[in-house]
Order: sequence, then structure tokens, then C-alpha cells
Amino acid sequence: MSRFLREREGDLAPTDVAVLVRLAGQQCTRSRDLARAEGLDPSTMSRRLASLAERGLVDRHPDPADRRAQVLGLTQAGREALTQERARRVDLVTDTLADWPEAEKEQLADLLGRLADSLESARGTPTSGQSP
Amino acid sequence: MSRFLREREGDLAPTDVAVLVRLAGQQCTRSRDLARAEGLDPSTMSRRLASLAERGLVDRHPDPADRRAQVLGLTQAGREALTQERARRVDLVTDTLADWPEAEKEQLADLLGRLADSLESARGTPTSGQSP
DNA sequence: TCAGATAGTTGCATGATGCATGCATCATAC
DNA sequence: GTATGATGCATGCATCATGCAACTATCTGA
Repeated sequence: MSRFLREREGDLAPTDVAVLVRLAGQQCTRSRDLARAEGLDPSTMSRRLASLAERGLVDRHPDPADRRAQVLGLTQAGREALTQERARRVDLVTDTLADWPEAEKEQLADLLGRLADSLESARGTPTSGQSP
Repeated sequence: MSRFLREREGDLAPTDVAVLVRLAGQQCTRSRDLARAEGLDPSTMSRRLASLAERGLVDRHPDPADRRAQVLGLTQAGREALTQERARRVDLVTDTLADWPEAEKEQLADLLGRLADSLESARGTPTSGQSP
């Protein structure tokens, strides 16, 4: 899977896409939260955001409520880039699974969705039965 | 998924694990083939192999049939490291999907297996309907 | 024998990342 | 009100994986 994806990387790095997705979903508007959500160091997220802002995909302005922080949001270009990236991925899946029966594609989508949920709820549980 | 995995990385980098798996399966014994199989540049593979050899997980000796090439293989330590990594992953899955019904786990395994096959056979097809 | 292909390595640059640190701001205790 | 610690973000620095280009040694075929 990794080599498949490595060969088909788009214009946006995976991390950047993840950031755009979260910003589009309004799930977090703090750099800190984004970093936590993606399992990255805050410094890394700071740099990703700087890069995205420089490319005009994200816009940041000071948060009046907390002047240490900043309000993050997608620009119009950011929304378009995300739409385009999503279309690219849909094409990828469409091409690759073209000859799968419809029923199995739905099953796969359903199970992957639930897998994502399970992984999400397993976050914070480092490896195995830790945490006394 | 990526953040889940990023947080649970083992001692071996993902690429290194992939290399060990292929060597264990005897699928390729040439650095060049490994590189192609993993979608990496030969130079990168060369460096990964050097690192693995230095750590005593892989052993390389000149190929008598082709003195440019080298015969690659796992050392005993390499086999053990791979076994340990596999156990770690099994634990990860076991923990994460602990409360899934058995039937769904089997379905997921089956579909993921077939997904891997589809991705594998889609290799070399760059992005979408290219190749005139 | 010689030209071109191939296997592998190394030099160099790039880009993502983490850690330590610094700065500004907030929250709280006194 | 002021001092102390916590928090949000940025920057300096080092590390690591990676790709490209160039190189050496060897093989292959005319």
C-alpha cells in the first residue's frame, strides 16, 4: 500500500492534506490541536501551517480572544485544492477497484470506516496493556 | 491511520520491515529488485541494506554468478527481528480490534488481502488513463 | 574488442521531523 | 496588583529518508 501511494503522491504532502481536511471540517482551529490530532510535534505543525499559508491555502489571523493563538481557516484556494485532491483520490480508487463487484466495494468502505473509528478510539493507548 | 501508526512505530522503520519481509519470502534477492518492488530509488535501497547489514539483520556476499551483484539474505538476528515485529503488529491488531465480532475481522482481512492484490496489479499504471 | 547496459555505491541537495529553547500571553495564587 | 507557572506558537539545530547525478566494476552482445 505504501509503495502504491508513494508512486501516486499528489501536489500536496499527506500531512498537508490531513490538515486541510481538518480545517475544512472545522474540527480544530488551533495549531496545537491539529498537531495533537495528527500525532505530530507542535513545531512541525507550525511549519506545515506556515507553508500552507505561504502557498495561500490557509489563512491565519490573530485570535482576539487569546492573543497568543491564531484563528485558522481555509482560503478559497485551499478549499479548491482540497476538492481537487479529493477528486484525484476518487479517481485513484475508481481506477484501481474498477472491476470489483459493487457489493464488495461497499463492504470494504463500511469496514474501513469502522476500522478508522476503532483506530481513533484506540488513540492514547500507547502500545499494549500499559498505563497502571 | 497514519497518525495511529506513527504513534506506534517499532524499532524498525517501515521500509526496513518491508525489506525484511521480502527477504524472508525469498521473493527477491537483488537490491535492484527490492528497490523496484518497494517503489524506491536503488540508491535508497542500497543505503537501507547497508544499514540493515550494519545492524546484523541482513547479510550480503558477492554473487559468484554475477560479480557486480550480491546475494542477500536474512541473518538469524534478522529473522528474529522480523518475528518480533510481526508479533508486535499482531498485538496491535488484537488490542485494537478486540471487540470486533470474529466474522467481521475475517471479512476485513479478506477484503484487505484482495485490496492489496488490486493495488499490486495496478502498479506501473501511473495515475489515471495514461499510456497511449 | 569495444560499446552499451546493468548492479551497486557515493556525493549532494531537499524536505519532513523532533527536541530544546525563546517569546509573548494567559491563568492563578498570594 | 504582582509574581509564578502554564500555554500557544515560532525558530535554531540536528537527524534521517529520499531522489538525482555521477562513478566504478562487471556483464552482454555485435
